[in-house]
Amino acid sequence: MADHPTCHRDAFQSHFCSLCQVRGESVCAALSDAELEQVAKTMAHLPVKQDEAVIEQGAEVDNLYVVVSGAFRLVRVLADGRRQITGFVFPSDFLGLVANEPSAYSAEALEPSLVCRFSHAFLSDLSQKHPGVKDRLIAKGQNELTKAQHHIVLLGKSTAEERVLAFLQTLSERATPNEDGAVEIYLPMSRQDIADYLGLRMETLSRTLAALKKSRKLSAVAGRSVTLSALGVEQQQFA
Amino acid sequence: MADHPTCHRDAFQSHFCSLCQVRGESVCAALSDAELEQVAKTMAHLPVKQDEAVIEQGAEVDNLYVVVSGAFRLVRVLADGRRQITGFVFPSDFLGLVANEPSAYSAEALEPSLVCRFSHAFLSDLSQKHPGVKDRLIAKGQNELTKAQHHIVLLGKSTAEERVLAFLQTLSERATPNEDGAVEIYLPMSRQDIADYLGLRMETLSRTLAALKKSRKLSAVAGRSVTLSALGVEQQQFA
DNA sequence: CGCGGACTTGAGTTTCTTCAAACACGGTGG
DNA sequence: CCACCGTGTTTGAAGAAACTCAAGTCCGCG
Repeated sequence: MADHPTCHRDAFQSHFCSLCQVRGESVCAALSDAELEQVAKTMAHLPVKQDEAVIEQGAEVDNLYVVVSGAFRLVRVLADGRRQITGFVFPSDFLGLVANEPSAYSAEALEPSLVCRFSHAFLSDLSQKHPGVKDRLIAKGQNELTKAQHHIVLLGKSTAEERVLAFLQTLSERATPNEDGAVEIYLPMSRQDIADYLGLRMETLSRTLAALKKSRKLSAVAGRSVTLSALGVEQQQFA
Repeated sequence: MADHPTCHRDAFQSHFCSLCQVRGESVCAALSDAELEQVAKTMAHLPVKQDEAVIEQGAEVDNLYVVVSGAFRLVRVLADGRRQITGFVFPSDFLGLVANEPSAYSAEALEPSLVCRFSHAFLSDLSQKHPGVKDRLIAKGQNELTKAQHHIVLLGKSTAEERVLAFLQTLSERATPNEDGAVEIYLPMSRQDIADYLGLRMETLSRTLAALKKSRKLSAVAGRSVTLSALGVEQQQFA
């Protein structure tokens, strides 16, 4: 559980964009090697401490961050103090895509993470010369929208069990099944984070996980690691 | 209730883009008068019958529609037959912004409506010449994302009353308060549509409306017209 | 070894849901 | 003109699910 393997592996090779793990999926994909070298001079993989925010709710967003390693939560605090988590963000995803607006949420690191920072000013220059960059940003934006809609569908489900399973399934797409077909999922976020994402109380989440374990839909629940059973849950495709 | 004033007013002047009600907020805003005349030759305000879909779930999206009058619901049907409504769409909003993808939802008219259709092929040509058009599409996309996040926050709220009030308040932003400060809201959608949007049963919605009436937070509930009380609900701003 | 935070479990209450029946309204046909 | 029907909506009563508050457990860390 501690010392998770996918974290920080590239912490020391990261100053060379050409070696960047997520390059192929970020804005950089639209650049040639020569241009990349230019970019590399101003770029660096920035370390972010756990619970540190790279975007603050209510503040202007003037940088775009590409997550290189680690994970983030998007938190919105309501007037009465309740939290709603509107998303989790993983490597190759972007933070702060929407420029020059007071942010509706904060983006906080779930664990020590690495990000790559681009100022929006720089990006708009870049996208003048390279239309591909703008298209890339549009594509990521549409991806964001798709994820938000998934979240809406998830929250529309009435029972806690459905919501939890749907959540675990989307996470499982990032993981690789082991030899018996079960999928172990590492959860970088706390139970409270998950509960705030699912619109449930933490206690309900805990009970639901216990119930899923008992009904064998989950073969293990151990702190921040859960494993989906092999037979699994039949994928919920739309008609 | 019948014969709602904002519907169809422009049904017959609509072939002239320069007279279009929503022109200032649509893609057309980025075009000059001369270009607009070009566009006008291929464009027309297309009538859409009630319950007709301009976008079908699972089908490719190859047109962008700008809603000129009327209203639409975005419906996603799940494998088990349940519906989730992911949004309502009003004049000057876009339908089918995301191109060339099987759509995650259908867009169905809530009432007889008028839309303006642009093929995505045409739009990408247009945005070659006019970078402003692309920026316009990006802005609208970000707007979509903002709305989706609002919806997520709404669905995160635990009680039916909060959800219903939040829903009515967002609708009330489109309406004008009358002289005593109360806001009458016309609901073009059915109770079932609202319930599917809020993640509630229709019965719960109905009871909640009745309760809000009794507690005087709503001064009237009459079929498809409800009026928010003058003192109203203090706006839920985030901290 | 003991403390503290995160997580789980328990008991009772509130809220939403379910299933069923009543109601309201608009339209149709006698 | 009015009785009738169908759809959409409201109301009722019983049940299930999630919530609240409180106590208990687990685990890492000093």
